[in-house]
Amino acid sequence: MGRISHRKNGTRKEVITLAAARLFREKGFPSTGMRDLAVDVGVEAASLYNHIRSKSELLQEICFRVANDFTAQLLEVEADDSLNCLQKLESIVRFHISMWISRLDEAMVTNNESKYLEEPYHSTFLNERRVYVRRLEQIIEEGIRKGQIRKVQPYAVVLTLLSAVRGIEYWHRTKKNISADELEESMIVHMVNGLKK
Amino acid sequence: MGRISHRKNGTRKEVITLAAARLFREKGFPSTGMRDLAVDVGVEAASLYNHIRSKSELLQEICFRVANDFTAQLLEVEADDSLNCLQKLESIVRFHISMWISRLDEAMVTNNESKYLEEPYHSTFLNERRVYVRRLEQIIEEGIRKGQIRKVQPYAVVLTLLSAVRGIEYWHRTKKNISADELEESMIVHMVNGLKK
DNA sequence: AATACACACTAACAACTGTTAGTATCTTTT
DNA sequence: AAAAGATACTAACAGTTGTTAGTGTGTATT
Repeated sequence: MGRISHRKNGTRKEVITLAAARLFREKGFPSTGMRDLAVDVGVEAASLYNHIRSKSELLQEICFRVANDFTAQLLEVEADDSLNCLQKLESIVRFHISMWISRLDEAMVTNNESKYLEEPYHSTFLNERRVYVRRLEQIIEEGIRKGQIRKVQPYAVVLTLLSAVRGIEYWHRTKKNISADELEESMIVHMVNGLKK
Repeated sequence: MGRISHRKNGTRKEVITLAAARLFREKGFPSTGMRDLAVDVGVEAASLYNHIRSKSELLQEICFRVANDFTAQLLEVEADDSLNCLQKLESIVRFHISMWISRLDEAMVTNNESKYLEEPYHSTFLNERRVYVRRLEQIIEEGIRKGQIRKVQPYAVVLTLLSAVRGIEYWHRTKKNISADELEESMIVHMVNGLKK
């Protein structure tokens, strides 16, 4: 066939990984064949194995990269003393929204296909998620204590916030007459402002 | 092996369908084999075909039953003149929450696995969903016009509402020290009360 | 008791899966 | 120009997939 074009998008492995993210999102991980992926990057299936170790590795790459990006941003926000708790929460939600808008493929695969991770990766992933959620709860708890956030159930709020952004998937599919910025502002108003005292 | 026990749960086909819903949720539709399903109901794979036409038919059964239940409730609410628009919206969201709590398997399969529906079922399904969303938007629009709902972007709000309830999936997994009722009230307060004028 | 029907079984199918071995070719380095 | 390394190919593997054919068995109806 031909070679995998890169230089623009980083290494060839990176090209494969991003193509995989798109296919995994569209067709689901189990029903995306290596032959599908091969066609997508313009090569024979066996050739992929010059760049990757396995199909599973692609999923790991996608899921943990996204997870790490979320964790890194959380760390940043936690350390920023110029923000009160509600502002921290808003900053985190905005980051989620922007990730779901600009990197939909990876975000969706991370959310919907992570169950296909092999052990011990799957357990590690679930654990990282648990820790992340717990730290968000703590921000809310502190906000309530300090009188910056209305009295709510922290766990329920985190659950709601993290899931609500998944709706962006549908916005992506049916390019509506509402812009990304409008969407972001609407979601923030709807979900975060309601937590004000 | 043995026969499929029923009488308690309706027809044998019903038993198979519900088992399929659980497996499709846990393992995903493509990676749930007919042999997995067979083991689950205590029978050989081939025997399933005395009751069902195909694996696809099971998915159709699950998705459209759930979709019809949602549509039926919407029809009811729309016709109820004793409710104002915000109350209608609240009633709909409560129904979504209760569906995700009491029929998680089917709700999750409908949301996450419907993409594996064959044509023309997939197109029909997506279309029904579009119509459903549109009608929810109209309730919000009317509520804004009548001054019962704060000025918001109807599409963004519907997106957020319908997605937020998907978080219940995680609540199910990690049986938290928060009850189903508490969860429901928290979500309603967070998502619906914020729309009040 | 005989007939019919519902339901289960075994065996097998063709298609498809991720992956490996072995080999050729193109690109870069020496 | 030669050697080395990266990257592509073809062919094939063992395992799994949904499904069908054909057959037997237990249950209900005549």
